[in-house]
Amino acid sequence: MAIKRFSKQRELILSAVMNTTEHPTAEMVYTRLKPENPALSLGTVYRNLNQLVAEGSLIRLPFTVERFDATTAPHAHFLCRECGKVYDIMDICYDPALDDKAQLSSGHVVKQHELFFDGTCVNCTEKM
Amino acid sequence: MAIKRFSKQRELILSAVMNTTEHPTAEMVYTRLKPENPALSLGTVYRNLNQLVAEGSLIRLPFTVERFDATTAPHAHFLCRECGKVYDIMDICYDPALDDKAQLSSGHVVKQHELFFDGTCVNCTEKM
DNA sequence: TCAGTAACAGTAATTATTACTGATTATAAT
DNA sequence: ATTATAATCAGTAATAATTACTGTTACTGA
Ligand SMILES: [Mn+2]
Ligand SMILES: [Mn+2]
Ligand SMILES: [Zn+2]
Ligand SMILES: [Zn+2]
Repeated sequence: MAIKRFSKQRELILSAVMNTTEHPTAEMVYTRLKPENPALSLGTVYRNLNQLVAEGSLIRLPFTVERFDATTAPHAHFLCRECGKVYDIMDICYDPALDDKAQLSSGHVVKQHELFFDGTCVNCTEKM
Repeated sequence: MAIKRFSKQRELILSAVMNTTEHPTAEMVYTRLKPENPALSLGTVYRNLNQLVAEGSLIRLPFTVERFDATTAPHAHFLCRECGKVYDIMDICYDPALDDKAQLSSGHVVKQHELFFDGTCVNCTEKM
């Protein structure tokens, strides 16, 4: 529904997610943008992140606190249990055969999958 | 730390998760048990679910609302975007080679991974 | 130029989860 | 058995994440 108008804030929010690799939360986006955009509201960040996901410009990563990603092509992720950082795993390419296999064996209509690794990241490993 | 004592409530909560396939949230466990255990408190459910995860009797699935699973061996899951139900995908077996590959290419210490499918479940498909 | 409405900032409300508090109760040593 | 200790409880308050509401601002198209 609802025709979408241009919005300075939405542009800001989208580019903030596009210009980082940290898979930010709504709060992180807000904190990043607030100093240079003092009028920006946290509600606006949430609202626009949801719109950007709805239109396909971002994806939503279902960690227990939601994170957002401007790399909309399917790819794997790694969560460091020590520091909480989220990294892309680029060298494991998306395998559509898994979706077919899951669909065949379960009977559900499988649209896609996400692959989440976890452990301890390089940074945290060095600090030990 | 703290020595663990027997607790009727913890037994209840563990068996509730063990006797269902629905990967319940804390709230679902509470709602299920409350009628026959009117004195049960929601805080008790949260506290014991966390303990049971800590001791390895349950696993925690990091959806945006946390879910719990008594099948602690690694296995894949399917989320229906229509009805929100979570199903096990049993016929895609856990592939430890993926962890090795991710670790080699990223440099992170990879402990494990989770594979989340999503789409529309059989039940919801039939209703269309 | 102005009526209609998308989007905004600010704030209230809702949900999910954890922390606190004083009362119970499992356990183990008397 | 009695009692001492502290784990656990129920109930509730607090915190954190997210969404909804409200009055105002600012595009847009007739
Ligand atoms: Mn990513
Ligand atoms: Mn499962
Ligand atoms: Zn780390
Ligand atoms: Zn369904």
